Amino acid sequence: MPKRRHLPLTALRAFEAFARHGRMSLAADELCVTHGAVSRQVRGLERLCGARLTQGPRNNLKLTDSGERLARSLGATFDEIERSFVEVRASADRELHVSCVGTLAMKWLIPRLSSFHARRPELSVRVTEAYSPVDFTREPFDAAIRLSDVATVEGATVTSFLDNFHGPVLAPGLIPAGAHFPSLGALPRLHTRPHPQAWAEWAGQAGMILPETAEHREYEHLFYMLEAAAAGLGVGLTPWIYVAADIAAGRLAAPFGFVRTPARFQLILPEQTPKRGLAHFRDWLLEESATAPPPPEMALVGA
Amino acid sequence: MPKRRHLPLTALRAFEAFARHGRMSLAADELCVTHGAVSRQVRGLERLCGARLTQGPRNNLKLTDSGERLARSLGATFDEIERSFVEVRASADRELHVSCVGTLAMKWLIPRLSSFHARRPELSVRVTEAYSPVDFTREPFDAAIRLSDVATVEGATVTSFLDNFHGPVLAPGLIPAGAHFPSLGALPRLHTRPHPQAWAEWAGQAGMILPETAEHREYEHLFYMLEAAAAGLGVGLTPWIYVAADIAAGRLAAPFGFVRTPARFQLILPEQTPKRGLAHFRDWLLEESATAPPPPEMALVGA
DNA sequence: CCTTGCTTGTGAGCTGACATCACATGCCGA
DNA sequence: TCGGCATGTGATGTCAGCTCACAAGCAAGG
Repeated sequence: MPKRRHLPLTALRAFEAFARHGRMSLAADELCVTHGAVSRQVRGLERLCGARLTQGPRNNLKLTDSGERLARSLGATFDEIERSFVEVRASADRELHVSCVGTLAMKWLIPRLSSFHARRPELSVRVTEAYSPVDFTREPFDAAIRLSDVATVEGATVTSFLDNFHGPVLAPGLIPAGAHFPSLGALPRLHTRPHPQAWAEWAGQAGMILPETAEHREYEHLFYMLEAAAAGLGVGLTPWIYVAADIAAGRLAAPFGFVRTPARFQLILPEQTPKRGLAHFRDWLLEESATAPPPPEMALVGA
Repeated sequence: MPKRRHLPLTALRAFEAFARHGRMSLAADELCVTHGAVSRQVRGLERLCGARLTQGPRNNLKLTDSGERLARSLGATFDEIERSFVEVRASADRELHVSCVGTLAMKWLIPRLSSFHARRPELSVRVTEAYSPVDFTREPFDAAIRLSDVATVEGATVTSFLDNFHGPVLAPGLIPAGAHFPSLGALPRLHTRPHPQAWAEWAGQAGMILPETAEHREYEHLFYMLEAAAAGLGVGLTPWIYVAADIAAGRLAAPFGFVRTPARFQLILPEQTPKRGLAHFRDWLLEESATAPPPPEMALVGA
């Protein structure tokens, strides 16, 4: 099993540093090793080459002709490697890859991104839909947005940027003419598979006892459920921010108002090697969320 | 203590191989590691870059745009490194660095080298004078020539190319007119510091009892001693090959002839990574030594 | 549909390349 | 002659990077 490409890269780098500085101890400083390490590397390289690369007395080493030629070539080459490496890293710095719970991305984040691009044209944002807890050591995300009431994440800093309110929504046409409220017992109740206990939580927070209902329907995603609600298939329970626009446009009605939940929308940033530009993204996120309209308050429901 | 030049060379090489082959398993074969090693290196590089370099399903990985750009640059660059490395090694292959006992170099080897250069113009020979036992793992020699009766050297192959004969020599003018032999007791006996027991060995091999002598002189090197002998300062003991030319030219006389010693001139070659061209050097050495004239035989000395 | 075979991803654990430390060695200038 | 400064090196430590073995994703053929 022959090593076809068995270049002694470590030794070549050590030699190149030595050639540039003229002294092993300086090269050692640059590479953050001891002079002995550089000495061994250079010696090993000479053995591999079968030629002397250095000459002269110990305290005033010079390069041989071969060494000079090798060093000249290596210098340019390592520069080139470094250049393309940092270039890739820099271009990566210009792109923020954000993992975001899908509904917020679709209903709130993506529609507003153009304002971020306008402010920071040098940065571009890529949004990927995700729901599971984020692990920056395993996934290539630069930031994550989640709806959670956990205030800390191991190895990450958490910034809450938006309070959460939730409440029932339905198609305006389902509210009986002349009434302010529909009867929650008379309509199908819509659920989502990821969060089946949502209605029970809302009832607890709203101080309501949910009446029995004729029908339950379950949807894979919250935004499917919202489409169903808008189409008049029943009453859905949703965070306010997802439907603020639909309510303003009259596609959905929220006759019971919204109630605050313990969970909040959080920006989660890795503590290890956070990308430049994330601070701008966080600032923008905080400003943008501050302009969000407050939700209609919880209405007192007639029993 | 910042690592100014902390390029992940191993990871970059692994990535470059992967990019060239398009599959990690092939890159792994080239680098003589397992596919897992390449996978980890590429993944680590992506983390360092902060950008994805690969995309697509596991069984059909492709490069991202960033990866493509990086790979293009790295490919050329590693080629360049390899090129200059093998170039240095090749140029080193053309030069044979021979460690040789000084007197043989001066009196025999160097005067004949032109015939080697004429036969092998692509090879050049550099001769360095040395006497101590050679250790190829510590000294940058490609070959060594020694006078020794030890037939094997650890980690090296030994080729004897010239028998050794030694005998007394002196300035012709010191031989009394009309006599064939000078009186060994009447002349200063010349010694060398590295080999002070030479006279005693010779006496044993020649079956002679050395008479007391008026004076002993010691020289640092054999060739200083030979100069002293030629200048008429006494009788020196020397290997035949060193003085063959001086005897032919009449500068020295060897009235007692020469006697064979157990030691022979040996070419010692390293077993590890012997340099191309050494076989030619050995062949030439054997041919050249075969043409050496035989020494005058040991003369029977009148008591 | 399931199976088979290709690929890459990864947890656990080992190992040797490469580092350090401390001392030796060699050259220089005061 | 001696102290200062640079590199060379034997002994020893340690972690980057490897292997192993298994998991998992995808494709194609039965």
